Amino acid sequence: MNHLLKDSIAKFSRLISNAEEKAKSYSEAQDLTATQINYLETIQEIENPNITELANALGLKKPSVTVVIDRLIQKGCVYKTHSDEDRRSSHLHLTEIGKQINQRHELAHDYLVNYISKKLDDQESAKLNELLNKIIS
Amino acid sequence: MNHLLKDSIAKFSRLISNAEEKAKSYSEAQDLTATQINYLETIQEIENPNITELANALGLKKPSVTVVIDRLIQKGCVYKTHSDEDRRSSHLHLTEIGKQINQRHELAHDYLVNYISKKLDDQESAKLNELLNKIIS
DNA sequence: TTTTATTGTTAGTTAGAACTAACTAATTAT
DNA sequence: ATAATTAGTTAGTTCTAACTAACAATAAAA
Repeated sequence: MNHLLKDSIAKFSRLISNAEEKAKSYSEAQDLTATQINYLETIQEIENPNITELANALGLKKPSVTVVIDRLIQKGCVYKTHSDEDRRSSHLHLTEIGKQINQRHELAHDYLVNYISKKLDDQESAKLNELLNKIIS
Repeated sequence: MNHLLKDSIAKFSRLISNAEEKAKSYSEAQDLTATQINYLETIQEIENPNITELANALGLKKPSVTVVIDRLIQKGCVYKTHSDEDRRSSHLHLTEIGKQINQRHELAHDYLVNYISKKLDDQESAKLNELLNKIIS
């Protein structure tokens, strides 16, 4: 029983990663590396950090982060605002382009939901939703 | 309804990627880069390719692949065997270490199944399995 | 107020991984 | 038999992204 579930989970997670792979093409069109995309995701996740916070979150040294952020600013994905509390420091924000690139997970999930609703009827989708919620909770 | 499903899928796929993240620590212990792991996965996927086939599968040029494979041989993850049909060519194989590293997806799925079976009872797991199978089919 | 610590940058180094060009050895076609 | 093609390698270049060391500007502690 359990290894049947493992098998379907393996296949399902491959389905998800394929969807993400497909959605990634958009970011590639913007000529971003995997590293740069990871920076964008982290900035969104920890909500407008300064360089120090971002470096800590990524487990990297500050000078490394400074340089990559310069690149992302140059590419129009990120901008800085001066901090009110500390004049040495600035907060990092995503531009609209940066946000759009980050939405690729969302695109992937749209695609998945679409795919699933072709395979399952309404009642089954509702049941799946219920089970997933129970798992996540 | 559908955007509820999207939301639970988003969370579920985050659960999966966290599990994979966790399992990745093993490969990191072996000091492998993301690129190198990707090579190992592709070698397994297309079953003992030669350099040319691997380069095509990865969408890279042959000299690039030669160099990375040298690295992986040096690290004890890959070995070559001479081809019987063509004496210029050799097939790439994973060593036991290489195979183990590739099993990190499997580790992640073990972890997930374990996690899920704590959250769902047997009947619910069976239902989930059924629904996932319907989706995958 | 003077010292110490912190934020972020610049400069310089290193490693990984891609590329092209040029090559050898083996195979296939003429 | 000779020419053309193919498999793989070597050498050399480029880019990204990590690192350390050293610094200026600001803030916090003594």
